[in-house]
Amino acid sequence: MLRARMQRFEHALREKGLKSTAQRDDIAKTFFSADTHYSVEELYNAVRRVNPRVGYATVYRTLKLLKECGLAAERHFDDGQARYEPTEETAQHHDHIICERCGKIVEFNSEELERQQERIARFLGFVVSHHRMELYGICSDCREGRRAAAKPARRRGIQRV
Amino acid sequence: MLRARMQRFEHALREKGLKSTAQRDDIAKTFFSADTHYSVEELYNAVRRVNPRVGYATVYRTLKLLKECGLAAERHFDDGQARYEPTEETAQHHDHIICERCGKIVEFNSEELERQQERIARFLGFVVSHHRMELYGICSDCREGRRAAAKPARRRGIQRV
DNA sequence: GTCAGTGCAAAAGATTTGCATGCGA
DNA sequence: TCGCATGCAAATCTTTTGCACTGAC
Repeated sequence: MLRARMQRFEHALREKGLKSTAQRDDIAKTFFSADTHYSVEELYNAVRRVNPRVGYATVYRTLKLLKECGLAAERHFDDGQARYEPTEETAQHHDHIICERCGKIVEFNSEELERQQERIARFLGFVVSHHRMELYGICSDCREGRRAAAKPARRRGIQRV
Repeated sequence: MLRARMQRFEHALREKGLKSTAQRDDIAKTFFSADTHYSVEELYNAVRRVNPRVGYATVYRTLKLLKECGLAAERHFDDGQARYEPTEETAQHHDHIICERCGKIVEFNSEELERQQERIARFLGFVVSHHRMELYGICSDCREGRRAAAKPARRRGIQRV
């Protein structure tokens, strides 16, 4: 998985005539290994642990590059800062549900929901290019008083609902 | 409408032991008369036309106040800056569809959509507190080459779909 | 050897805050 | 009069950019 993504990254770099550097590699590797939706600051700190010779600006620049390659998607949730998630080549669209207590983010996809959105847009005379849908609430772990695991739960992929 | 909202505003001020000032009144009046989702800058410019003795900071402070009173709702669309809309006391929830060409914002509400969201959240073990749903696309006016009206279309209220 | 890539610091854009002064109650 | 409210400028916070130096090819 990591390997495959790194290959796609290296390939994209070569295709664009860009250089492969230690910083880019370390940032990409850290990002692709993520089991969370990283904020820039979080990613910067994580990369720093691996390679302290990385600047903030390079993290921003590399994320922008990853976006352009279609390897990263930028999200804006309600906490004000941008967050990023690695994307698959075969990326299927999905939405997010976010726990306001522990910050857990679950990805889901609902065909029914997509159909509704299409229907609504058509009714209002719009042709939709994309959308954004986020649910905010409290997850069952938090409701039942279970402390969130010390480390955030591993991503489980996109739930079909 | 404007009158009723201003009364609620004045009432909220008195309740909180806050003063009524020319600036607050002018900002609130301009805001309540809006037929658009104002950004802070837009609201600032609009108020300035009425009363040039108003500072940027006061617009921010008054909007925060209006939020606290439940008279304004803050929205974050994809253009990066916060936008605000006046809210009714009897406010019904609604979502937005935004034209990426002319910037028109249409409000809509769909019970079917709400039901879907509830269903999905329950399935994933969440209790929803709120959500956010935005559709982005091109409106029929823009698709048919009609130039957007010189002034943005008047709000038509919430479309039931 | 070249020129893209990098770190640093400064710039930029949005929003908040400190402070002396103004003005409503 | 008293103290909250205001304007201005400075401070934050996030993200971008200019520039001289470094390092990949």
